[in-house]
Amino acid sequence: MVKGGQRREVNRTAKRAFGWDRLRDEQVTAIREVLRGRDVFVVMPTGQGKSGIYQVPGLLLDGLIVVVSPLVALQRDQVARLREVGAPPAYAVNAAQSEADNREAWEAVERGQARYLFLSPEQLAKPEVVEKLGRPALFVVDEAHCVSAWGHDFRPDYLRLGQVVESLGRPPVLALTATAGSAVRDDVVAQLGMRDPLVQVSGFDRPNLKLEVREFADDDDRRRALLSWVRDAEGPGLVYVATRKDAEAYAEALGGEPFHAGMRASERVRVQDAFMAGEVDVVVATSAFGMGIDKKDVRFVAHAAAPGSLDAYYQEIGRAGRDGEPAHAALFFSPKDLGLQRFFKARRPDRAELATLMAHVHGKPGVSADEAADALEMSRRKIAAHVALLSAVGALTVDEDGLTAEKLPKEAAEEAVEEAARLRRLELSRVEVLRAYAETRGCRRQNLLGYFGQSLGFACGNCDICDGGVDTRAPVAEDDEFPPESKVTHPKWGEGTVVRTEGEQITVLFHEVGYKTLSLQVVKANSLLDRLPAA
DNA sequence: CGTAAGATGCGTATGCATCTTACGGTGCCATACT
Repeated sequence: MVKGGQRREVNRTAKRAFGWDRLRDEQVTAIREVLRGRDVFVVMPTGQGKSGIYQVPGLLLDGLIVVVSPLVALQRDQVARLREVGAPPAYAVNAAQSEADNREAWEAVERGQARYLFLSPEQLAKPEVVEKLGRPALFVVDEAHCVSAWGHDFRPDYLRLGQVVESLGRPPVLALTATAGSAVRDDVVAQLGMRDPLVQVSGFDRPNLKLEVREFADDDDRRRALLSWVRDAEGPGLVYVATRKDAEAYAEALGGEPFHAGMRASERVRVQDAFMAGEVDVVVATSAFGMGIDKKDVRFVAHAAAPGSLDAYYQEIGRAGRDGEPAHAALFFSPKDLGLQRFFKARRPDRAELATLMAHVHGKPGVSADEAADALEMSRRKIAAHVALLSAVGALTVDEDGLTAEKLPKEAAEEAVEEAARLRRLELSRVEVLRAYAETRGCRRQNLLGYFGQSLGFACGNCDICDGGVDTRAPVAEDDEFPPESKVTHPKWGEGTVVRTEGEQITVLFHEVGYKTLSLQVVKANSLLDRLPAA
């Protein structure tokens, strides 16, 4: 429990500095633990004051608060907001702003005058940057799901943050996100090296979102159905597509604006601003659109193609109905979409390259990742991904002095390839979880929330399945023998964690093979799952 | 992984089957130019 005195102090500070009348209990608890020096992981819907959890400590802690943020645009917004409310000095350092601004920020840090500093993980991958930070009071990772979603390949510097925290003298780590199922949470905690964190998950349910799925075998049928659905829908709304080409084509057909990473930056800003201002009714976007967008009155999110996981899907539909008024989340699903998502997740590391890197480090202990990249003529990004994989299997250690080989090249490459295969199996199984959502015959909301570890005791009454006549008053029992989060073993798939039971089916996340859904009847008849004592 | 567009082969139709190839998402940062 929060002590009355401290609660009052936190609340008073929040009111005086930011004009907030009252903090939510979740915010106060998280802030209190942060102030005590504990690592904290907060999963909280957008718009409920996640940022406050690091902003308020800025007034109560003595020292620098480093905030890792994935997008320069978010850094800019956060700095602007803090300056607007007259909070202690906030700065950002990145390649998108002028050198003069960066110099000013560093000077403020040096003089101890900066209180908040916003950086990308790529900045923190540079030793000279880490050195300039000294001993921060708090290390914040905003949009922390990015560690797991992007760290393993797209932005490998995310996986180096654990080492950065070490180098900074282990300040308390605060991870914040709006979306993270248990697999993502566990991954983030492990990658950041968080110790005994308080994991605080606020309710995921968004009861005002009507969930619908329509399945199509034929692409033209789907296209026609989506276009007519969107034309009839009340805006403003978002249409998510899988490719840039589709973003252009659907935008054209709907008289909306496309948004994807292939567009000029100025054009993207124009579209986003126009949408925020209500001047554009429909934006047709790839997954590039949305992070940091907090428009309250989005009435629908339609998917013209399935995304690669329920995490991504939930993140994207979560942008609808933030004002609490009724809103629609409609997935126009085709099993064909899954092939594209599998392709996106299919990257396999080159065994020979891994061995070459290990051999190089053996010959040059203490070499930096960048030096290795130059010497071996591999991209910095590729080296970073290889280093992350090799350290995950204990073949390399990374510290301020550079890389150290802990295993022989051949063995290291072998183990890294196997680890990559395991990650790939997990990723591919997440695509299957999305398919299971699309094809379920049970309540969609139960399926969705179950994936995030929350059980809804009743059918929701606000999805297409419930509309079709599921008795919304009928309680849905959890299985006594295998409740969510319980640890189990399977003779072939090894150890896993129960995600949920849904009707006659049980979904388990196995360490080695990812998500698997089994028939409870078969499981029980053949004693396929053994319950393990809680860790 | 899977689709679509283009190329080839057959063998002499201006087509049709089969094969080959290209393509597909997310953002930092640094560097080379205007």
